[in-house]
Amino acid sequence: VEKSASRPRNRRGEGARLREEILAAATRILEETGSEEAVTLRSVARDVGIAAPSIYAHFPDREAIVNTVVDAAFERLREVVSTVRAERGADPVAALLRGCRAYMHFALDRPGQYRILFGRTALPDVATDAAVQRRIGVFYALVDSVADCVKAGRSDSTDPFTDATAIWSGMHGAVVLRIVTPRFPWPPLDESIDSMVYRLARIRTP
Amino acid sequence: VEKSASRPRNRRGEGARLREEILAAATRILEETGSEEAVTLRSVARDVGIAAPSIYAHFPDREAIVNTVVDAAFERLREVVSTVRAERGADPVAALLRGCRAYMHFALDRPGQYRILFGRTALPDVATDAAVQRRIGVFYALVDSVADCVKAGRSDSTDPFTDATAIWSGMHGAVVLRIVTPRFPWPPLDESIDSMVYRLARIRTP
DNA sequence: TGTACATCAGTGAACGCGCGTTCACTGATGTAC
DNA sequence: TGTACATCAGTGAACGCGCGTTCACTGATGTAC
Repeated sequence: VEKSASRPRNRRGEGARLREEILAAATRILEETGSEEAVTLRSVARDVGIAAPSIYAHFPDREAIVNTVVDAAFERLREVVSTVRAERGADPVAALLRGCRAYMHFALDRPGQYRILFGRTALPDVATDAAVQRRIGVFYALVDSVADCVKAGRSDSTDPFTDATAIWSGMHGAVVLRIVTPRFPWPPLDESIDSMVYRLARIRTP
Repeated sequence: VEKSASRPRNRRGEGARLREEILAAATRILEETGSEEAVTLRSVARDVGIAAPSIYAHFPDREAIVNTVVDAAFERLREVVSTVRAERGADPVAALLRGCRAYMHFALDRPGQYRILFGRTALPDVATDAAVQRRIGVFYALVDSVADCVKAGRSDSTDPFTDATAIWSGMHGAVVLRIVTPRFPWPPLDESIDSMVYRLARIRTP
């Protein structure tokens, strides 16, 4: 990551703009490297075109930058999935499939970021409640979506929560393996999603 | 990781023992931290109780240590799954389930290692053919196992390869999410595996 | 309208740290004679 | 049986690097008078 040629200093009262530039640079680095460790104060500063200590006016430390980027990415994921699920007709099976496709496309469009969303702070004693809550938000929309199918008589699920964990696992695994093993002859994405979700959500076949 | 109190120098002709100690230390660090970056020449040396440059007698560089550990772990995974699949009776559905359970238990018994097996060298242009081959070895046993069920008339799969990718994705996702989000109220493991594999392998229900 | 000054938006040098790697070395031990 | 010596299994000091963070600072700009 090269240092930008020259960056004009923000005008008085507009110093907060730098905060946005820092977040954009950190997001870019995260996406390009797929590595949280690559987001260093110095690499971000180089990317923005500032001196490293200038970051301290906007973030208390390195970790705060990454946390802010990750929170924003989770919020975007939540919004994309819930928007897509709500749009158009009332067919609950179609809504479930739209939500699942949106989830997987979101992930595969920004693989570097997605891996960090669900890959960091791995070991048992490190995961915080807040991290769990962020991850679970989208999951509950999935449980609701399966439950909608049951209510409409389209699914034989007797336990939408458990079936939703299976769907979530299937989507996550498919996304991660595709990211990490791109040379593998993966079947076409959308067909795979639909076929997997139909079976795991116990959608009735006529 | 503390430095061992005192380590007796190997006897003449037994210097190769240090190689094994280095690999054991690297494996331990990988498992405890779940992070490839934590395996540094100095951290390994501290763990073994030697000076860092002593490692150069056995490995050309840092990466070679990690590669050796990862290769060994893939070999163990391959062996565990294939052994378990072959043992006992000729029921192909039972064999498939045994193999899948063995895979997931292997992963959850050593979460730090498993994450690195399938998590490293992420971005498209970095993954080598060799890395892909290692990852695919176990997968082909899975394809065979599904095909065995079809041959015995126990599965309705018309495409064991594609169905096996779904099972692999489901297992990988379930393992990784359980590792990374341990506070989530996961359903019991073995029931989840069986239920997911039954549906994704299209096992016939009477 | 001019000007002193407070504030804002940063900078540059320096610190101590852990890292990979190089280098010249040391001291025990087995072996040739 | 004794001893010189080659070899083996390492060691300790040092290098340059990028890192997070601290510190005193600078220079443009808006504002009070």
